[in-house]
Amino acid sequence: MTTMRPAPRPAGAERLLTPGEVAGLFRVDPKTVTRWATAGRIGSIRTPGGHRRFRESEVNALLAELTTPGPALG
Amino acid sequence: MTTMRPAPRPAGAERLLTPGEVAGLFRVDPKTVTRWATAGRIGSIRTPGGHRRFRESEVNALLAELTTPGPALG
DNA sequence: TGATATTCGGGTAATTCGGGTA
DNA sequence: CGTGTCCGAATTACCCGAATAT
Repeated sequence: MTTMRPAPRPAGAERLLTPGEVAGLFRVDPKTVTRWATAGRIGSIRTPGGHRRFRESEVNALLAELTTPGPALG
Repeated sequence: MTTMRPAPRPAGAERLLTPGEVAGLFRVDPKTVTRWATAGRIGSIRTPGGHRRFRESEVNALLAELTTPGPALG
């Protein structure tokens, strides 16, 4: 079995996430992530076939930005 | 995809629950869960669309913290 | 080349949001 | 003070067949 590692990227290249992966992070339907892209709420990159990919750094930044910390447990 | 690549798990990524799911755990109206979040009693993550998601671990911790043990069963 | 999972599109239910109120 | 409910508006979830990705 050939292990399918993600192809090594040139320095500076951004790691891309699929709609399903982004959906998993937000606990949302993949189609919802698509709507975010259509609405311009999140940047997206299109494959030649028309499928969307999302920048991991942007997704993580968005997550952090929309996260409200809970109370200090005690 | 013959072999599903494991979804990248950025540090801090957790299982998230919807307001309705949290409400079900506490036997409370979903709106009440929303109020907890607004009052800062529980942390929350907002989708770009404004809907809230809650960390499963935090919810469970809250459940355990607010639980008073009953008499030991013989 | 084929096999399988995912993501297109669109449409239509189901949740959730926010404010106000009891 | 905390919770449940009513309302309209917005967002999200599930349905399908067809195309794309690996």
